Amino acid sequence: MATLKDLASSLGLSITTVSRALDGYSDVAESTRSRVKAAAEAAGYRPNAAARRLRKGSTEMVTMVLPTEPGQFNEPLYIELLAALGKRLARDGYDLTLLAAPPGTEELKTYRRLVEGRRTDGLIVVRTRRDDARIRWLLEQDFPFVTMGRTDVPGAFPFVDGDGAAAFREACERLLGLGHRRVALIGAPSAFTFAGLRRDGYRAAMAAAGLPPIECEAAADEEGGCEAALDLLARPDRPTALLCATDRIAYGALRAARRLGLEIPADVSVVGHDNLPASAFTDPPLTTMELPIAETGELLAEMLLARIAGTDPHVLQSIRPVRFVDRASTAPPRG
Amino acid sequence: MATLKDLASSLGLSITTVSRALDGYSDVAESTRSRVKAAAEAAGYRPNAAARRLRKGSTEMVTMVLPTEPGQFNEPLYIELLAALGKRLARDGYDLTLLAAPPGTEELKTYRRLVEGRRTDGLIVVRTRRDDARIRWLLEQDFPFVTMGRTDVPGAFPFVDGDGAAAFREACERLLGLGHRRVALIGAPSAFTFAGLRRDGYRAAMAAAGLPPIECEAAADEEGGCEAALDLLARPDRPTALLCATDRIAYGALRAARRLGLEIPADVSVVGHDNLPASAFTDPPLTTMELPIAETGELLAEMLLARIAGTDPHVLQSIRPVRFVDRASTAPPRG
DNA sequence: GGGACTCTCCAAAACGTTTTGGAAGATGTC
DNA sequence: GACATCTTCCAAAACGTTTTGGAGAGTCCC
Repeated sequence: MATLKDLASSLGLSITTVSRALDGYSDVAESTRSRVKAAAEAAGYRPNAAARRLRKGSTEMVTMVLPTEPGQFNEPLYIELLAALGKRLARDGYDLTLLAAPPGTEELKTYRRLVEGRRTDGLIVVRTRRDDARIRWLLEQDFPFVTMGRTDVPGAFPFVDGDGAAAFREACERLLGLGHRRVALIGAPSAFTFAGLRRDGYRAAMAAAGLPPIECEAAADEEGGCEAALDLLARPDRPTALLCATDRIAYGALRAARRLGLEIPADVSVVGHDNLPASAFTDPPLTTMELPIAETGELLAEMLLARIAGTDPHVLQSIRPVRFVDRASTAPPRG
Repeated sequence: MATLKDLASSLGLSITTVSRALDGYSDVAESTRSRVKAAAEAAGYRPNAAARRLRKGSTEMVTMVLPTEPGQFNEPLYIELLAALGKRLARDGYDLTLLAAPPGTEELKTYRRLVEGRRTDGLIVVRTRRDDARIRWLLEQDFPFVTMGRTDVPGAFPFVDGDGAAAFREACERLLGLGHRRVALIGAPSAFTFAGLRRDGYRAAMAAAGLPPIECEAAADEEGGCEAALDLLARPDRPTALLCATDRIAYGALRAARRLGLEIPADVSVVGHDNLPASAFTDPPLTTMELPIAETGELLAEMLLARIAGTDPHVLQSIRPVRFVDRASTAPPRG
């Protein structure tokens, strides 16, 4: 491909001038600039990314490490998040790179490689935990990153998170408002921050109504949800509503209820969280809630760009309201 | 971070020797090599990616352009594909970068930027069309790429594809074997290669049984499937089985059947293709088939690496058998 | 003891860009 | 005409790596 040198020699100018003309510096005559621009256009000139990166010391890319449990399904949410992130980052000339790593030490090694090898300008950390080794390490390195979800790790960094506590409080209140009294929570593993927040919201609503909480914790997938729901629904005081920490847990709960011959929503109401694409097509369609994901991705991208540019992380933190999606898996309890 | 120069001066060696010691060249004494390696380890040395890329002229990255229709759901399949690709590419020191682009001219512009700016060493093209402008252009540029899915564009390039024709032939035969006679196909838009292949398989099976095909074409999502199924199921000679080009079409078909008060599978059997995560949790669980996606991603990655290394594309083409997943949405027709 | 090898090592060039620190010429001021 | 000030341009350095084309020292063989 054409380089600056080619352009310079064909125009009878120096490399410096060509470079500065294209970059919009004021110390090049307007007539020269237009000549240069025309020549660059004609030659199809594109600056060599590696050269510019080497010189400028920045990579113009941002990375998301995708947690991939072997054999487990991966959240479809991430695709939409990636699309939104990529679109916003492109506007600022950044590329989005993706690395897959199984959670644990392997994941940490991936972060080290990225940060120490200066392979990226910033990171997007997802699936945050209350005690998150990735975040601790990144804070230590003072490396720019943004998280989707909060954590208990002390320190200032940008994040976007849904207001899970408020959402689950309101979701529970809605069920109580329908007349339910025995509302159970199927929580996600408490190592994840979001699990605790949602549980707290649920507890607050139950406490405010003077009702005892009915809780259990499940693996955050269909299998876990199914097991937990089978257990809950077999209790003597069978819950009439199941509030599930995630949609995938709710899918499992739907299956468990059907397996027990229960009608949904007549015998038991089910509520999820995430509004996965499939949730509109379960039977019955799942009542759920969502953090608008395209918006979240855009916000994450903007925060990361700002953080890279040096903005104080304290102003780059946003807890977003969760939107309710009413469908057919909830109703007043029978009788 | 530590650079080669730092290491060299602290060891009293030249940059050349340090570089060659780390790269495993034979012209450095074993004792020197171990000294260098120890020092590199201690200093946490990582080669600067931009510098090495500039020098070697390759980017050590591979890119997938993610087609993102605005407002439309994105196939959850891609997440698993990305995970598999990333894992395999990492083994060869390649990074996987992801760019989101809406299909059409915007997408082509993205490809131009990538290829002309030498921003990537190879591309993974998905969602192939029978006449695919991206593939035509890439072939013209003689740029390394691999596709998931075939196309009618002439020319040699690596691809992986499921044997959709054989799969749909067999799927149809299975339904016929259950006693169905009026098996209908809900196809995907014929611009996509896979749609034609699956349709051909279906037609072959029906022809072999001496039965007239019942076909329609739907948008490849739940909405399209629902509309098409509503139309088919309202016909006087109502089909007793719906063979759907994709799982998402099948979800729509399930919904349509329920809306018409039909029982699945007693009144109508439904079959999909893709085995999306949600398909095990529809009601009833969907009979479908799949191209094992982790395996496919790994194969795609290997082919692309081989193509970049100069292997003849003719030997890098694979049509994989499709695996059947029998669930509860199929049964013999009533009566 | 001289030539041919082998074993280690290294100086310097190259990749293509951005940026520094002027320089040459034109213009304005007194 | 001397001096300062703009305007426009450029040579050279720098980023950190890989690779080329040797050089020097030791060993072996005759």
